[in-house]
Amino acid sequence: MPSRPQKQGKGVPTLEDVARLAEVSTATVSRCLNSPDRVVKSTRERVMAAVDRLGYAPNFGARALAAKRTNTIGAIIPTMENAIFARGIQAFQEELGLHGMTLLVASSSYSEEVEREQVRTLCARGADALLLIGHHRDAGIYDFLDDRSIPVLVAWAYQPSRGRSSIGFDNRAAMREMAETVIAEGHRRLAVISAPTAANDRASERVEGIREAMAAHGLDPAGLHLVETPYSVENGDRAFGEVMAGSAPPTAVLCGNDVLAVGALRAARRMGLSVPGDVSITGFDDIELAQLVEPPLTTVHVPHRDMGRKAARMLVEALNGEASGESIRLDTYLIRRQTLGPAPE
Amino acid sequence: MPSRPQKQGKGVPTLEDVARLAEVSTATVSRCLNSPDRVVKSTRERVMAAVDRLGYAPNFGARALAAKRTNTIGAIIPTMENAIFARGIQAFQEELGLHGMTLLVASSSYSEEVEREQVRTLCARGADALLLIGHHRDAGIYDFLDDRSIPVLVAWAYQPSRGRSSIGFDNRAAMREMAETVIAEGHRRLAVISAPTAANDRASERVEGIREAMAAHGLDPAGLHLVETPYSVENGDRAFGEVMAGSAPPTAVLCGNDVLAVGALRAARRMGLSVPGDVSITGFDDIELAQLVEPPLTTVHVPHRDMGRKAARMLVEALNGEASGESIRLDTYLIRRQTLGPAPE
DNA sequence: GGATTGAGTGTAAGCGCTTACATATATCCA
DNA sequence: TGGATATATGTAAGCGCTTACACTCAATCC
Repeated sequence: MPSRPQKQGKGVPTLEDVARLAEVSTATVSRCLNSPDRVVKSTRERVMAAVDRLGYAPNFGARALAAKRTNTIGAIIPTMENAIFARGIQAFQEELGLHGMTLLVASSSYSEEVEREQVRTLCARGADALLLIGHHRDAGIYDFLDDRSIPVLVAWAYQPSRGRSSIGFDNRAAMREMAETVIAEGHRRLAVISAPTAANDRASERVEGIREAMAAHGLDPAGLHLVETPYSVENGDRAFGEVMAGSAPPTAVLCGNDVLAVGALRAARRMGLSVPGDVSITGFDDIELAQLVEPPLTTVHVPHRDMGRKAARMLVEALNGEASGESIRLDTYLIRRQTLGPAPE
Repeated sequence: MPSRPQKQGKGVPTLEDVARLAEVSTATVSRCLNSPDRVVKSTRERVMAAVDRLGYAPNFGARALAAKRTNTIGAIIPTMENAIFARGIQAFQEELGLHGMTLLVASSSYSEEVEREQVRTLCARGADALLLIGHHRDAGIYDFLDDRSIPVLVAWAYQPSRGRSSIGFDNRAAMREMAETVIAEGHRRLAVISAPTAANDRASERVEGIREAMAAHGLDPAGLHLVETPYSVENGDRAFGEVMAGSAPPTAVLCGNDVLAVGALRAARRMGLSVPGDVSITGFDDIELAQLVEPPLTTVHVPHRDMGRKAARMLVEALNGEASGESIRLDTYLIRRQTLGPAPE
């Protein structure tokens, strides 16, 4: 016997209950709720009183079904545990609220598989538009969305060449700038600790930026020691040990994000290495933590909140048919704190 | 002119489209999707092929409307920006997924007003059950939920006396233990930096725990210097300055959570105070950051992930009618790191 | 004063799905 | 071999809401 739903209760009030109590038709009640000015004041007050008295709350599913619009925007982020997404999404939500829209978040745990699943789920749930992180994903997903005319905005990435409306920053250029700064300090042997790049264009773009900087300054990009590991302090710690193990360890370790960098920093301390005396370490994102560790982290500042806020506006515009379809590029800038110094010797 | 919905597209496929293509009735398609074993294999395969070919995704609203069950559980947390909630919710979601349920998160920004609103929204969206943080809220909210027979689980708090199913820890006892440890180190002048206690029972319970410990050890609870400020590193920093400003500053500052404590630590460093030489500082939560700052923070460890996971199980049970209605108490324990030392002099 | 207008409200047709019930076909036993 | 039983599928009635269209009744205009 299938478990019965618990929630039939006695009387979850419906539109009809309200209508009966207020002695009007359901149409009028509906109008009171959706376009109050189309109903005369006296009636409206009577209806609202009934709504209050019954504790009526419109059934979302029914509403979506009938109106074919949900005022809901879906977002799929890799994880909630990373402060940068948490922060960006928070701002995104706040801005959406200002426009009377609701946010539906899902997280993909960095899995393409799961993300595809989530896209379907959010659409089935009636998301009017979607916010996705990064460009990289199966073309089928975009087709699916296009078929349904669901506007999509790609965030945390800026690659207008992809032909999709996006908002973000140029991951490659930002990291290239960082690498150039590192090289300018005399470092020749570089290593990078990155998130797995296979299905993460932001991560791979960042690595690419380092390679470009090396090539531009006469270093062989092939000499870049690359370690890939999922974002976490623990992993950053471990990866750092790995990277420093060889006979000619790097003098600078660039990390794909701050979380990894903090782990690397911890490992360095445990190994008795001075930072930046013996080895320089850099991060990416400029999360709060970056300035709280000792020594504070040299990193790339990314305007997460700003991105979230603007993303919300773009999506709302798209929904209102004011779609520009364009991409917005946000500026990042390098923040020099204390983990980057001149190369030793 | 009201903005037209964008998503009519050409052909968002419906159950009927699938049925037509597979040459069966809509009932059969529905059964294929919901209880596949009630359909013979050959038919099922034909239907599934049609589903694939059309890229069909069931309309959630319609389904909820017809089935009166959504397999969705709602959660309202104060904010996503605090790692403890992010982590607990992540575990909560993972566990729900194992049971075929989906999570709908909303955040209240620590506002009662917003929370009430979110409760309605989540219910309207068809949440079968709700996870709420802390006990404190308007009784009307509980009534609303009870009317609809929507099971509620209170998390991050354990107060069986409240007569609601809850999972969490005893905030008061945990903080009392911390205060006792501090007092045992010889501290007599204590201060506490807490989140605003008015609408936050976890915060007020923690403060109460300190008062109890003081009273039990012959200190006047009225002598406790209390500063309330929202959770953030910045605020912790500022509050610390405030607390230390008097002529007889405290020798130990207990903070309502780790984020505030980290701020306090930063302020202390800037003020040239040695921790714990001149002043001891303690936190609460044991977030990752606690062990990354210098010196690492003495704090109370809270099993956030475990709480999230168990909370999911409890709610699923409640939905299956196996409700025990009881409360689960999780253990916290004090972690002594380096910010607590003996009182100076 | 009768026709015209428009504001306020009601009527009723779905939206896409689930599911109780009806029907059709296959299986079994006496 | 006939009827009972089990299995597979179809039929159709809603679920709670929105909205096009129809209607009513004053106010307004020649």
